[in-house]
Amino acid sequence: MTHTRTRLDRGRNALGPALELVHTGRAPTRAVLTTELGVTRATAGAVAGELQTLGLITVDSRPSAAPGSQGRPSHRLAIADDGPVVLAAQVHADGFRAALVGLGGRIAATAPGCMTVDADPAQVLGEVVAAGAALLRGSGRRCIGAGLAVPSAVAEPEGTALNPLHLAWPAGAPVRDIFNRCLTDAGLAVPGFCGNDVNLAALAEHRHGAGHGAEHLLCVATGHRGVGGALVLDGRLHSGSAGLALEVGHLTVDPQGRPCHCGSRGCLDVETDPLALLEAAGRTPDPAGSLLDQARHLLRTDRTPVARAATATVIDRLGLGLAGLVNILNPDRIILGGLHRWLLEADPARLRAVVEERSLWGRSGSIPILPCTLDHNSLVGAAELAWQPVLDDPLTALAT
Amino acid sequence: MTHTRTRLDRGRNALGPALELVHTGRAPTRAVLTTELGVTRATAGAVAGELQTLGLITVDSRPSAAPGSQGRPSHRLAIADDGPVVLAAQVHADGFRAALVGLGGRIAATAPGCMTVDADPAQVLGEVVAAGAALLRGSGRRCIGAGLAVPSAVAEPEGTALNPLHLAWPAGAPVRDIFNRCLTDAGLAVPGFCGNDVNLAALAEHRHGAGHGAEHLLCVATGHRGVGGALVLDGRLHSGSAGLALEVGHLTVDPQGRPCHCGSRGCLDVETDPLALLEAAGRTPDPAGSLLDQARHLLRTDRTPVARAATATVIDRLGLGLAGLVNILNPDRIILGGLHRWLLEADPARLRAVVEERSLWGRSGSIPILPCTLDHNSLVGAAELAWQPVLDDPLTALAT
DNA sequence: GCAATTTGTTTATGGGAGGCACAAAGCCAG
DNA sequence: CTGGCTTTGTGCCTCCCATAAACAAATTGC
Repeated sequence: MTHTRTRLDRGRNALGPALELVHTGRAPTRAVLTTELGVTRATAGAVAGELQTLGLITVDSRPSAAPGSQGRPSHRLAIADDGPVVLAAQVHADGFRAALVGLGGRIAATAPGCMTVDADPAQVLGEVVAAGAALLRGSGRRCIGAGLAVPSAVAEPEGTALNPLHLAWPAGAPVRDIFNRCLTDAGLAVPGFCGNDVNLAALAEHRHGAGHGAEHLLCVATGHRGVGGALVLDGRLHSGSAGLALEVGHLTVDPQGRPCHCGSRGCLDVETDPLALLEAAGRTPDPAGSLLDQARHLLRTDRTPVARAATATVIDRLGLGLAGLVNILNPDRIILGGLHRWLLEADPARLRAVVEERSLWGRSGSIPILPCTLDHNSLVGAAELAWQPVLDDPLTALAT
Repeated sequence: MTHTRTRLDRGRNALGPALELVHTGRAPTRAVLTTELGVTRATAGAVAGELQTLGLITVDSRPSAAPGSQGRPSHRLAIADDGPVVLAAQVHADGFRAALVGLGGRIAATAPGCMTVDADPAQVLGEVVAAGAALLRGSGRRCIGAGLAVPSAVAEPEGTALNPLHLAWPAGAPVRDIFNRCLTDAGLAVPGFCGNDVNLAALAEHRHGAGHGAEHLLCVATGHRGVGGALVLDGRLHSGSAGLALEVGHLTVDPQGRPCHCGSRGCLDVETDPLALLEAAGRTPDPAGSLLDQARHLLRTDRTPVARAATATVIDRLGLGLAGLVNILNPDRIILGGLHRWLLEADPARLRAVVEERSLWGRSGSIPILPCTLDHNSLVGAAELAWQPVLDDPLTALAT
């Protein structure tokens, strides 16, 4: 009996990888998809067709001829503008931000929110989800998952916040479970995931930002207080066996430095944060305002010798910490966020020189050190978490 | 037309993973193979049959009934005793060792060799390969590859020794190319690979020794001089973007410590090596003998207060270094080799206490710290390198 | 207009794994 | 000893999914 095949009798296994290529901007056309996937044109065509019928990508009808190239021009593949979204959120010491994020790291809508300092996880996440649900109602788009970035190491696979030092949350709070409960309470029957904010920022930068194409990406960032690190190896986030990897805040960068709450002295955490910079410059920080903004203002505007000396000192400390990490991890690219990004931009040559000088075997001179490039990278990273099931297997993830 | 299929119309893709399971001792029977591979019994049977006809494994004819289990007993799968071997070798400051190693990390034959202190790479590797070729003639087994462990970081993909500090070799020596030239000169038309000795020891311990089953394995070892580290993530060696990862010798463990050739002070390298222990105990090391042996002798036999105090001091330094690595890498198991292994065995409680106390967030208390268990683990690791193509795709690797 | 080049699609073919029935080989109960 | 019960191993069929190959389409260059 002849067996009529309607559609997609091929390309089923390549569906996930293909979507990931379009998602990360590495497959602008079906021809590129063919070579990147290592399949035939027939398969690539079938895959693209299926992704299109799933409403995830679009193929433009008018092919655009690339100048200087011969042959038939390619149709361009792009993320669908009206495709599904995920709910992404970031919680930090000063408040939270909720957003709808489509494939390709595209933020479709965003809303900030504040919270009381001593709010417990259930309260905060309830508000977060409420804000997200409001955005969702306004957009009319389908939501297929939710992701949350928190300023704490997150244990895998439990999904608990191990050290939420900058929030009034108990250590070990079952954040993912609470998040999922809030989601179902709000009528959103989608799976929720959560992760550390710096880890997720690194993931986002790797897929859509300055980390694109790096094989061993190291990301270090300060937020309002505290330093976080993350490592992306071969496209996968390495968060250690318990989610506690790259807790780099307590590398010693000055043995005679100021005491740290960890019991040691001169930790990266207390020597390269906004407060350290302001104090080194002799400023008395205004407790009402954001320390990060004050430090950034200093870096951008203050050209006095004392400010420059303070900047140089903090840059040297940061360089020392980065060099230690380079010796242990040997990354091929480093991305800095938060205050570290502003420090890099204040004097890139100095930071690179310190890292090169203090890291061994001379190779590190060629390691690029770059500022992060995405707005809200933790938010986009949280969205990546929620998109992951779709990237792994679009058919089953969207089957519901 | 009906199409008669002779053999292996299935299981081709699972061949490599299946061999790896038998190789690492995780698939004693076809039934286990079925569950571990996640395929049907039919496929697992076909795979085992094909591996058998390739001469890699054996299936015993008399099934052994496991006591206390019901059902039909399984036939046991085992590495074939007369299968192919690889030539493995390790070079260190005092000489070298060549061996033939079968699947499963089984050393079939081994031969030590000495070398002049100032010999260049071509001389040394020429002798190494000659010794291996002699073993091979004596065994009558087929050789399908060669692996070399060197006490230096090895750059990937160039295969050059970046810092062979303990050999009289130039930095950047193209060790893999030289090794391959020696192999072809000796009439062995097999591919040669090389890697860092501690990295390879970690790989071997992960596959056949104390690291079995760990997902995030950290390995730290001293040899005669110098400290090396290695990390095995999800079964794959992580050696960094340029082969320079885990160069942990220059972590600072005592800011007021002795000067190190790297320019800093109190590095792990100089504070936890045999010389440091002997000096701390007030011994004058005998330059004629092996420092490692003298240090080991001290740890095993000397119960005087000064020896105990020296041991405690060095253990504390080691613990500090390990704690730093735990904070950055969050491994789920730590394996120690060389002098560090003897330090662990001299006072396991003290070392574990220091690591626990100095690592953050308390989780590390549960990280097992174990001595390495394989004899010649670097050698076995070098063999793993040579076996890798076979484990990846047995059919093409053995096609020649 | 025609060759050359690259892209996309249709159709036929085939590799390789799953499903299922059955056989085999041990326990255990009677 | 014999007939269930359980687990392991194998033969046969089916079907998913990818390749191969031929054809069609859209552009550049001559």
